[in-house]
Amino acid sequence: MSTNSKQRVDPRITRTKKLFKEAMISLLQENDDKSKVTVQKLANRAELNRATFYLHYQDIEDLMEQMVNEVLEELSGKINPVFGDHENTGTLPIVSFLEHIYDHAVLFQVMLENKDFRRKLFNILVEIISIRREIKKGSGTSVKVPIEIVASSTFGIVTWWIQSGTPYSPIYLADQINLLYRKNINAQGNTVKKG
Amino acid sequence: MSTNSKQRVDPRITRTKKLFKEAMISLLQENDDKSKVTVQKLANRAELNRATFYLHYQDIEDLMEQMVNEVLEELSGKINPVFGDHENTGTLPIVSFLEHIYDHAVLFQVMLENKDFRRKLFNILVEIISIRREIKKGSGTSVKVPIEIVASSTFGIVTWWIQSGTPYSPIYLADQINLLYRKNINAQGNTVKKG
DNA sequence: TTATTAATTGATACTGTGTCAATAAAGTAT
DNA sequence: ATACTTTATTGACACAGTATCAATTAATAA
Repeated sequence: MSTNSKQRVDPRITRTKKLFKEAMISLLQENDDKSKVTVQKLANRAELNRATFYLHYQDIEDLMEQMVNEVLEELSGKINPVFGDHENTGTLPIVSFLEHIYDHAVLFQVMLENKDFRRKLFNILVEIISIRREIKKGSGTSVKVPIEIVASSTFGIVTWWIQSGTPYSPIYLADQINLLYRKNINAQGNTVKKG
Repeated sequence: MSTNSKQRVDPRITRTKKLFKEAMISLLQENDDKSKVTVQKLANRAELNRATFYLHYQDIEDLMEQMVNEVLEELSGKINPVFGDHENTGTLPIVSFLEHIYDHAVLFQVMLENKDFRRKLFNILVEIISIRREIKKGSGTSVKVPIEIVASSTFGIVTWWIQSGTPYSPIYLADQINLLYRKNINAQGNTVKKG
């Protein structure tokens, strides 16, 4: 590689960006007064100067975009390695997906306000489902419903689950989703009901 | 009644409110430059004075709230009368629901940006589904999946359908939704496949 | 220690908010 | 048609937030 992948970054930058991101999450949680997030408020909450914000971000959209990408890259990182070996570990990608969200429930709840986040989360789900369908294709199970229907309905369930404060366990939710699509096995791989 | 339900309203008010609502929809459609809607822009688009806006609305939130309620009251009006006689007409509430959205696709597409609108649309779906379940309860069909799962997955599908520009017909979509929940009849009431 | 880089400060021009009093225009009623 | 009432416009106001400076202070890296 021509560039060092771990260029040392000034710790002040790391600190400042982290503080602004935490401030953003903190402000987004205050849905009570429909708190419009402003650079002023972010700077106050982060206990940094307003001008400092502009040293790192173009505007609030820019900060939000970076946060969205970081959150979803971490999620994808948890899913993708599993694609190859989920037959070994017995953990379905959808379960890894739900477990990661479950472990970062507050973060995902506030991020769901962002349209771009929702779009990208949907795309990750489409990926998970299409890979699953690819595997199932050879196994004789006929696919009846268009993938957009399956993906969007799953997305609806997951969105509801996050917004409701993740009331079910990831395993239970995965089972319910599978039940919905007549996959009569539970998330652990055990047969629930004969077809 | 003590009050006349049709108090005559100054035509200038009707006209002004209509112009502001149209201006709002017009601005919301311009997602290209992430157009933040401002009172300034609304007044320009409506070809009215900025101060006039404040004669009718507290702020932009207030305008949006009124629009959301009007749109969804009209939708509810199309659904509710059907509850009683859908066995006569053969039209399921979910089909009336989808048909109304289909006929006002652009309006619903822009309104979906609003969180309150999404919440209320979801609640209408919950109502439709719970009434349907009430009917099915006596017919021996066992209900396997929690209603929140059914409602949120349906909401996901409908949301996707609206955002994608309503690519399927209401009847086809209703069929797909029913297929998903193992209701083996199509929206016209014909048997599609034996259980 | 000494460059170097980041953060703060105070200033700036700009856009948008929400409200007002005064005036013009449109609708209602006789 | 006239007088009365309500709505809309205009220009002004104080205020809050944006995005960008140049100059200064503080922290980091060599």
